[in-house]
Amino acid sequence: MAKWSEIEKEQFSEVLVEWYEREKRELPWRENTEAYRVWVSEIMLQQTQVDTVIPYFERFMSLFPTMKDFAYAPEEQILKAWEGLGYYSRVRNLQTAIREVTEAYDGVVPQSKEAILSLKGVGPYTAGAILSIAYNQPEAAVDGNVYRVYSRLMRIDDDISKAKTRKVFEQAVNQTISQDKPGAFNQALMDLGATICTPKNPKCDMCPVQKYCRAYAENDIEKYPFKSKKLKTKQKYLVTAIIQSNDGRFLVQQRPSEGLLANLWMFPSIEEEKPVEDLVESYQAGVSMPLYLNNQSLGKVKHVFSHLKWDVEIITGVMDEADLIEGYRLVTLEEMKVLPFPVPYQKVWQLYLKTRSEL
DNA sequence: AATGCGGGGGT
DNA sequence: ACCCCAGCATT
Repeated sequence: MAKWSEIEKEQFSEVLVEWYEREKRELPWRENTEAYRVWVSEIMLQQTQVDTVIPYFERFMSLFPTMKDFAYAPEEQILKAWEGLGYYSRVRNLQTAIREVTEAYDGVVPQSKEAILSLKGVGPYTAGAILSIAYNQPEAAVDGNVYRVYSRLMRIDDDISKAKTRKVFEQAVNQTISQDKPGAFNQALMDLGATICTPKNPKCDMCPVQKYCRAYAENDIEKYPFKSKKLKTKQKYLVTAIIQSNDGRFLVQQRPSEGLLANLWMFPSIEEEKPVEDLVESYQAGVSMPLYLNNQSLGKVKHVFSHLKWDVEIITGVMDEADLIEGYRLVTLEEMKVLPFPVPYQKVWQLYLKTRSEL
């Protein structure tokens, strides 16, 4: 790591914080630094961009203004509030953690690093963010922005996809973090990474800390951060069906409580490793209720996850409500609206509605 | 240390 | 297509 003098570290910190106070983005979670709000925003922002989070954060805070409102809300409601945001274990872990705060910490988000790190869903980044922003403690909060900014500032060439690299960056931040305004300092790094020190085409001309940047000086910004590539995603083939009972309700099913899209709802589906030849035969074999299926695909939907791809064929059918078995539900349109559906099944539903409206 | 876990945006 | 995003839990 490049050597920085004490003077330089201090100046860097001051310049960065001054830039932040002048140019910071106005974001809903920056209206005040109540720990609960900071916490909710940081969980939502994990692996999720600011523009995506804004409407979710506002809806969440109006649904659950205090920890008390959220702590014991039904799972269906908290998943519905998270619907479309992804990484659904975040919201379940958040509720587990907020119950813990309610019951073991008298409703006050703990201020010690050890205690806050012990909360479900709060890792090194989130702990540092909450402690610095809400409680003014000089703790590093190392995320993707910090990897990028500091790898360039100090020409750190450790592979950021390796777990142990985080400590290298924590030390780098700890050398420079503002002692009197750590929250502003950490948020300045986020804003800098998001708006100036971007992954592609960084705006070095606009950078408030350009003169401290070793990579800029060496003209090799594009080398940083160094990251080894990951393998490509697996392809899976699904068949799903929109099935109506005699009274016009729709057949739905809750997903298992663990794994992908845990506890969310779907239209009953089968999953195969290879493209499905006979849609109706394979589907009927996978769903043990008597169904009357149309032997024709309604259409296809594709969906990409971080680690796999779905190719979903959609068929339609009808059933007798008397044949309903354990684990499935028949719901009206109104009842369906309350249930959390992951995006791939929202796409399926939209295609169904579109096709039906064209008849 | 490696893998599973969503979904959208930018190039 | 590919990469990235205010990461964490589990194995």
